[in-house]
Amino acid sequence: MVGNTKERILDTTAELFRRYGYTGTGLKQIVADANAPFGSLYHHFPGGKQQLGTEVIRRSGGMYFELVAGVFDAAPDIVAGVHDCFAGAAEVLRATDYADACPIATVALEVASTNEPLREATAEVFESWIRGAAARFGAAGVDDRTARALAISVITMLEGAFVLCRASRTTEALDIAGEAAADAVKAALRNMKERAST
Amino acid sequence: MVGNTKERILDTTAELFRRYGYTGTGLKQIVADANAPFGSLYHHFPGGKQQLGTEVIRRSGGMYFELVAGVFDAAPDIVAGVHDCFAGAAEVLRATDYADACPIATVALEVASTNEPLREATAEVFESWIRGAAARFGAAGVDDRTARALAISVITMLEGAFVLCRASRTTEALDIAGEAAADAVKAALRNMKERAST
DNA sequence: GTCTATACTTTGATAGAC
DNA sequence: GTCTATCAAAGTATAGAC
Repeated sequence: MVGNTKERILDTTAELFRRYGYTGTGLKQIVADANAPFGSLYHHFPGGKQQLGTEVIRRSGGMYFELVAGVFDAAPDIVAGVHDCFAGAAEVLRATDYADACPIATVALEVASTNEPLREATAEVFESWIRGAAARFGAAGVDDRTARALAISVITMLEGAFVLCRASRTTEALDIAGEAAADAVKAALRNMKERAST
Repeated sequence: MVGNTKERILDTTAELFRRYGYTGTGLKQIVADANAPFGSLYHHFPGGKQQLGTEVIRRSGGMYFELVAGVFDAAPDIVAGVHDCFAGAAEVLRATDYADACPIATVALEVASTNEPLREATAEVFESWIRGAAARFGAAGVDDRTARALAISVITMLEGAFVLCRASRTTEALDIAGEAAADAVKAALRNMKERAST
């Protein structure tokens, strides 16, 4: 019950979207969980569910970006950072009974073929994550093209592992993908140094 | 309009689930698209939407398994097979306006925290894919533990790439993940041969 | 087995008092 | 800005004639 009404609605919606998706989350459930009157929802979001959805997607995407950035900053190097991201995601997944994985993946798949404004919002979030990860790899000395490919590979593995882990209620895929992702980054750094020394 | 009523309902539901997900697909839309009377749905699936859902998940999972098996069988070797799977998936995605990706991923994320029987069905499908892929890697000489990890890595990359590609309406992630997956398999085969020669 | 009609619930959305 | 009452449509499910 922290924050004003609008923020409570945004936070509650983000949590419900992550677990139940866009069509699976009703506006009535949102206002009930947020302890907000129904009218307030349409006062703050006159565009209805779609406007609320886009704002939540962008907000969740930004918050997750900052969360991951914090993990990277706390890690000794970029390889450890990648590894810690997957390990942290696995820990959260276990702690939340395999409910809290990617904040926007479920919505992204649901709206990809049904709601163009929402689809664009999810695409922009993923692109921002790719650029953020690529910038870190670039800062470690990897060339731009390889850095982007590496960023896409790592995010792809994280998203795919979330699907398998939530379905299986195990963290096996995240554990394996985390090792594979860290290995891929390590190999890219090794290749870069080898080329620099020739 | 091929097949009997039950098969038409199953095929139609599979296509709708793949594009719009479980909660996003209504029973009325299913019978309308399948040219089936509403009563027939509950005649063939007395368990309602949940029973229809589980049957469609298992059926779609099995059909996709066979599709992928065909790609592998047609490829000269297992590395090419992996590459061709990603390339074929990218082609289908482009041809269907980025609608037809994984037949069960959207449903898997939607039901993971809301419907236990459906969640189990998706988990069993993914596990069957993992075992199928691991068996192929094992047949190529990779040890069991590595073969399973490799299978999970490849399927994880495919699923994650589907999320990014449907959101972005590009095949960039599938292209990059396809290369990365093929490289991972190639590396595992190389490691195996090196150990065998020592 | 096929098909129509309908019951009941929940959905997103709106109106209007306060 | 807050809150309640209500709408029309869509959701799942059932009953019963043929």
